[in-house]
Amino acid sequence: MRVTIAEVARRARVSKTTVSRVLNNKSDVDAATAVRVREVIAATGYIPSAGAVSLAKGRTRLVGVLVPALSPPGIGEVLQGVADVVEASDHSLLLSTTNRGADSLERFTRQVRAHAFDGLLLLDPPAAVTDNSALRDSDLPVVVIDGARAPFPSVAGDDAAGAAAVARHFLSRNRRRVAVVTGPGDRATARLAGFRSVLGEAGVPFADDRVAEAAFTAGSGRSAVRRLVASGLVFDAVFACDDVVAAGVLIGLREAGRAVPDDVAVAGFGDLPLSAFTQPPLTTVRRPLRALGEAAARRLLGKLLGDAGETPLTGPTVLPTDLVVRASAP
Amino acid sequence: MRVTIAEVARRARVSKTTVSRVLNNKSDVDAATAVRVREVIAATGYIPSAGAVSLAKGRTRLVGVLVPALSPPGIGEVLQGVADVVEASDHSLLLSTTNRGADSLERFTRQVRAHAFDGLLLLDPPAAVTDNSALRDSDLPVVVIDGARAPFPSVAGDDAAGAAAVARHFLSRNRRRVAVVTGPGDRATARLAGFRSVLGEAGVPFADDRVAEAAFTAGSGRSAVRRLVASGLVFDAVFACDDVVAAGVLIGLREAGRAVPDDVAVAGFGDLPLSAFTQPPLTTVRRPLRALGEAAARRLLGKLLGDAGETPLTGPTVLPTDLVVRASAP
DNA sequence: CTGAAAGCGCTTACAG
DNA sequence: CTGAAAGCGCTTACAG
Repeated sequence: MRVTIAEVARRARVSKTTVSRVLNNKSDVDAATAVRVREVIAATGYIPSAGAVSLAKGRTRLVGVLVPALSPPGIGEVLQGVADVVEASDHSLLLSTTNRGADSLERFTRQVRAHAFDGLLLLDPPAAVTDNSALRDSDLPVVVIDGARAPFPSVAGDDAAGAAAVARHFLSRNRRRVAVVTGPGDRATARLAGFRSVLGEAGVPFADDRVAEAAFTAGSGRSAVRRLVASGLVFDAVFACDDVVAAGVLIGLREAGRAVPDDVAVAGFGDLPLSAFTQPPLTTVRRPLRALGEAAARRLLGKLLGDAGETPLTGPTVLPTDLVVRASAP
Repeated sequence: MRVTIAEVARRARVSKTTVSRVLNNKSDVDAATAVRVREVIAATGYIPSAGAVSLAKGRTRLVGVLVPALSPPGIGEVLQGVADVVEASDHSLLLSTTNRGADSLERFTRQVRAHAFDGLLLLDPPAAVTDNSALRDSDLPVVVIDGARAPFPSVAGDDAAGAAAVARHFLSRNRRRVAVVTGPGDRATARLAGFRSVLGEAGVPFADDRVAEAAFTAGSGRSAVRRLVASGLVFDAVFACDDVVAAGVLIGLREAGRAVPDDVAVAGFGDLPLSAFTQPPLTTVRRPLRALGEAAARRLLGKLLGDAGETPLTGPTVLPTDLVVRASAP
């Protein structure tokens, strides 16, 4: 038999109103009464029904998180940062994916309309999500992680600066004949741009024949670097837009008989768990995944909890990235 | 202005009761009336409030998932399997971690008592969770993933069989002087036992001096194998209880001047993303992570949806593991 | 086939 | 300091 507020009130010989007041720490309750009520609560193990409270208060204490999928590397780190902050603020995480295409979007729209959560975190959202009219029309607080999508505030790592650090690292080691294996999407584009800007400033030649396209897989990185080799291009350093791609580049170079790092230095992006175990281990850019999740959650909760102060919930927040130097590009 | 069932009823000139009947697809509604109601629903974009529905029905359509942490490799895969099934069944995922110790457990207890979800999935739960009295006292349907914890039904991979497959693989390649780097916990124990059983049947000597202890880190695997080398033990194969540990073993052997696989074959466990990129790539045991999540979610939802049939929600379900042969132990 | 009323378990003015 | 009543937005017997 589930114990309700009515039961607690009966046992403590007060009204439900008074029990509610004690529960919510309202000040105007007689001390002795409060003690009595608390005793009953403790004795019965009473906990208010989450559903009833949220219906009455109009707030669910739920934070929605929408992710493209859960299996890609790095997602877990971001989510852990989110979870730590959300849980510490006495909220819970309602996790959804867009892994199932149109059906996922339909579900998402319903959740927004059903007021299933008080605020929403969007991890690397597709345009179909940020353009969603149910979302646009709602006054739901939203923070985008890892991708800027107007008109929503966002939190992202400084990929361009990370890529620029790689370029400076190459130049400082006198690797001036650089090649890039890039990928599809905004992410890779920003990295390529950051990398390129440093070369431009340094007056290092960097034409389009030094760029090969790849998807975000090792096999794709491997064949991209093979194409570079086959093209006759002379290069002593390769920057890959992603560590998995870089791992493929390593394999491709080995197959082509180029020694890393002696003949060619290689750097990746992301600092995945595997990057420390490639042969040689990868020089790469570490993204502040956990901090990204924490910062986004903090901004959202600040809004939900009505912190009118400090960080207004608008505009982008950019978190720094770090160059991690390992043997592939010492 | 949020549109409610009352508003829909008013516009469709029917009672809330009738709207509710249409919403829930009750059969006894006049066809024309139903059409009219549906038109109003479509025109207003009305979606029932999730909170109100769950309070009235006594069901939240939420599935709780408790995980130790989100960053370890493999968790995301399991969660993806869970999410796919849960979302396809028109439920949502309430995700919590025990990452914050006692506070996490306290929160968990509150959620159980507050009826925050209709059913619960426990991923590799600590005893503190499965012994929790709020959980024991509740009649909440529970399924444990990746760890058997009476009295709850469970879904797990057949680790012992996977380890046995490794042992048979070693023996089939005539590697009979085997060593093991094991780890703490039930998981590693089961693997060691499965491995050992095959050796026993084959009459291959395997004393305790062939076992080194490690934690679940590469550094720990590296020093464990160094100890084996330093002990003067002669071995031509190493089975590590985990791929990260095996990656460390690879490093330790290289440092000790032992060639893999020529001098020593190495196998790990888990088939992590990094395992394909070590040098040489790791022979290992693939765990059915996604399928684990799917199977657990299906069992739980079967119970929630009242499928009185097929899979009763009791006892363990065991899913097969696969040997993945790569260059470290061809 | 349809609706008025009670109920789910809380909170919140309002009145005292 | 305290309680009766209304309300949050639905669903569900019950009666017609």
